[in-house]
Amino acid sequence: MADHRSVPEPTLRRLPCYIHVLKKVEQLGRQSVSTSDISRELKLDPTQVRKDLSYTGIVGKPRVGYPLKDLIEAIEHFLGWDECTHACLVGVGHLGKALLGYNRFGEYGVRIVAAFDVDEAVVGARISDHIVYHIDALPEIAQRFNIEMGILTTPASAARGASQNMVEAGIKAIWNFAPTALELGADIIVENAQLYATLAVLSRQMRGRVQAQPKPSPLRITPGAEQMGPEP
Amino acid sequence: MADHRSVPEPTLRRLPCYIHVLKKVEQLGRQSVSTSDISRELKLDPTQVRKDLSYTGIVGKPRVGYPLKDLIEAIEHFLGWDECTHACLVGVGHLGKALLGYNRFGEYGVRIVAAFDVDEAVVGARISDHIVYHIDALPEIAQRFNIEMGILTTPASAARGASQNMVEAGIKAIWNFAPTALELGADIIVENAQLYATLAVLSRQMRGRVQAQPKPSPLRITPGAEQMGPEP
DNA sequence: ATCATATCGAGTAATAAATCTCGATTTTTG
DNA sequence: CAAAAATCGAGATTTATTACTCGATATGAT
Repeated sequence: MADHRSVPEPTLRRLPCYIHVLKKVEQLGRQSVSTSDISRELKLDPTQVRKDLSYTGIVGKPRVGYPLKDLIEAIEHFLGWDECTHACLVGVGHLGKALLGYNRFGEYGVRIVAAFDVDEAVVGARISDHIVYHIDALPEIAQRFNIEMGILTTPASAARGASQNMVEAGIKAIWNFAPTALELGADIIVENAQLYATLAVLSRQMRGRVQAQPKPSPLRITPGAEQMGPEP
Repeated sequence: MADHRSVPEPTLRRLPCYIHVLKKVEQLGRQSVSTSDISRELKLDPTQVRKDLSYTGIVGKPRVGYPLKDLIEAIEHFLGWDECTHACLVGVGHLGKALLGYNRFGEYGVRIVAAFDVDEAVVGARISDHIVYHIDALPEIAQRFNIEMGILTTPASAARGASQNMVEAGIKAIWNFAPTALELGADIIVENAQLYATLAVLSRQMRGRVQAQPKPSPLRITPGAEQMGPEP
């Protein structure tokens, strides 16, 4: 199973897709799934799914598959999504408001406990049940609420400064939605939401298709679907 | 170079990062950049950057680098971001509103010309200068405005139906923000926005850190300030 | 009970991507 | 004007990831 430092990143990116599929299957009332089921849904190779799942430590039964409930739990535990991480959001613009309004981060182990901005027009406001504080209050509030993660949704021009503020407030992990490189110490974990990466692939395919299909198609892998539904 | 069907997807995903860096550098008034400059900013290998750039057809000069303006244009042209694609957005929830309010898609070759939903509460409204139509009007409006791309921001439960509507309206490319795999014909280009993929990587790193892999993400930029970004 | 079948899981092969090496070229420096 | 330094670009090497193969095993059908 699953030594921490040997999990391929592509695997990590696919795991959320599996969770989404599995939850859908769960709603159909089924008790188990096979990798064939999953791979059919996501158009992946079954053995790849099997290998990915093996990292979580789950064990399946030949001819049957995996116990559905256990499998979901195994993946969520593997990703740490069964535990709650306190997060703050910095940058209450359009995207920030959207994320504040998205009230299902709990499923992903994240709970936004505070929001920050510098704009007096939003500071003090209540956005989808979250109070917006001035960025100057970050250190105190981060400590008070034990905030471990920062969600960075400022414009690019403010991103570096805001990330600096986060680090000074003791935050160790940043989910960066700004299209900007952050310059931070090596002990800070930064992950880029990379919105435009997928647009680039799409754009490129639109003109002149990237990978032509005239081939024993190496099962084109667009690391499947996952992400958030914007709320009903 | 730049044979359509031989561009690695990782390369495509990195190209937008290069653009962001280059535009920053441009604002510093510089005329050229080297791959060393870029790789320093993005913490990538210089030869990898060089290989990526070579797909766009740009040619550099030893000891100098690439002409900045030409390079930006080459990448944007390569991605088709120098031409305007008409897009519609389906699903005017939190995320949909955020994307409608983000008025810089033009830089990425995309122009949202209409929005759709089924909810009477938003149909007919004007969101950030975009009129929201009922989904039933999609075929007519798609044709009238020559809409080629669909941005799918419905909840997961509505995603398949909405994608079906798009296809019936003649849309050939879908940027899918819903956490669902779409079941569409092979001629429809679908790209999943993958929000939770990055969260999975981040979560995993927070507990027990992944292999010491050079991650292509941690962006950071030198000086300056400026544009692009998820809007305040 | 026996057989056929679907599926797991481990191992191996093939493919794709990242990294390294090195000669060539341009600019700057002495 | 020659030498040094930086960087390009092609190709080779290494590493990572995906795809394939096959023996084992649980289930359902005959």
